[in-house]
Amino acid sequence: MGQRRTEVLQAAIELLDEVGLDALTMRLLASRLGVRASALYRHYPSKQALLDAIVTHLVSPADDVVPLSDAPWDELLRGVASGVREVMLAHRDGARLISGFHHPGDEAVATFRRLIAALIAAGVPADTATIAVDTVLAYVNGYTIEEQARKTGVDGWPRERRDRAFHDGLELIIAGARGTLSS
Amino acid sequence: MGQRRTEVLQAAIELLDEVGLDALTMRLLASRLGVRASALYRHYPSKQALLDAIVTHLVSPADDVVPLSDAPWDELLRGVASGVREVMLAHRDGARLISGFHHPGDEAVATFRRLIAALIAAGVPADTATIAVDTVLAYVNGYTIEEQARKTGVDGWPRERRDRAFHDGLELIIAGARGTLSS
DNA sequence: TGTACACGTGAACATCGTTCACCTAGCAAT
DNA sequence: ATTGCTAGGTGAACGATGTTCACGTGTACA
Repeated sequence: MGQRRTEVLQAAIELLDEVGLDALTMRLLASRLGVRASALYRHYPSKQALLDAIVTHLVSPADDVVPLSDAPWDELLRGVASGVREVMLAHRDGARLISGFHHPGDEAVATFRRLIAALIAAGVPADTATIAVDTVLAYVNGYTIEEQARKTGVDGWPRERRDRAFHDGLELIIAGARGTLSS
Repeated sequence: MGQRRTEVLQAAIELLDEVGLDALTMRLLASRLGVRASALYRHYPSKQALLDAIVTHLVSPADDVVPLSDAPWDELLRGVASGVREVMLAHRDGARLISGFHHPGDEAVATFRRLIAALIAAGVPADTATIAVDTVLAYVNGYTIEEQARKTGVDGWPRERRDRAFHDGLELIIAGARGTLSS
């Protein structure tokens, strides 16, 4: 059972990349599958459920981002921050989709708790580790949402410069965390 | 002329606080004014134009947030960050509304350029000032969006703790900027 | 052979933003 | 006083959206 469910999900993700989140309509997705809109409700009880499934699928590779637990703490933070941004940028409107429809009750919270634990194991005080992780995540969300919200026109701001700006801000936060380490 | 326009805007903001952004519909707003939905289009050419007007109105007090140009640079950053967050939290769904429908082409950019200039005047190197401002703004956006996105249930996280967490992250970034100052 | 079940159809419903032709009521000027 | 302009409002409709529901199919398994 539910084999068609996977095809619906894949078609939805493809369509998302082509037309964007706002134009991703149930009827359009159905026509892409050679089917009427009502048929989709055999596989997902609502459009929101479909979007949740997309988010879960897009976010799943981010679970493998932490396991470098023997790296120094700043390298850990860098890796997770870049990984989260990469996941968001991997698909059109990914930042809006993930950050907007995210019930942080599932594995995401567990992943971040694992990250905090890894930082503590790397020698960072508990309170500093918590603050640093929360701050970095808020920064990544805010930066990436605005980055992806800008129209994909030719108005400059190429990928290289975006990476550079993201990296600079991230290093600023890490430097702040390093500072509170020796005080 | 356009006196009714202001009443429409005020009613829209009141209704926004009562029912939230998703339930803010043209027909509901019209009935609040004792009028049919089509009448609203005499004052605003589209719903998007109305939302833009709301954003502009909500954001306008934020222009007075910078003029403490003779304060030390860290106090400047603190003030702007808290001010932006305060503006977003002042109305229901304010963060989503402001951060989502904002074309940063108008006064907002000018305000932030003024802030960067103030930081430079306070002794911060130009590149560090730019990075610090961008990072703080990304952090404020990311933090406040997530803060306001959580259901306003009684699931803990009172205002005092939210302020505390926001302040801690902000201080971390400021500490990072201070660090790059003496290198 | 028959009977579940997975899958799909087609028509409808409520709601949304938006448009259009038409109707006031007040105020200024001829 | 009649004319005409204008700001403001009406009511019906259009197209699109998410969603529901009664009803059809085919295929696989008992």
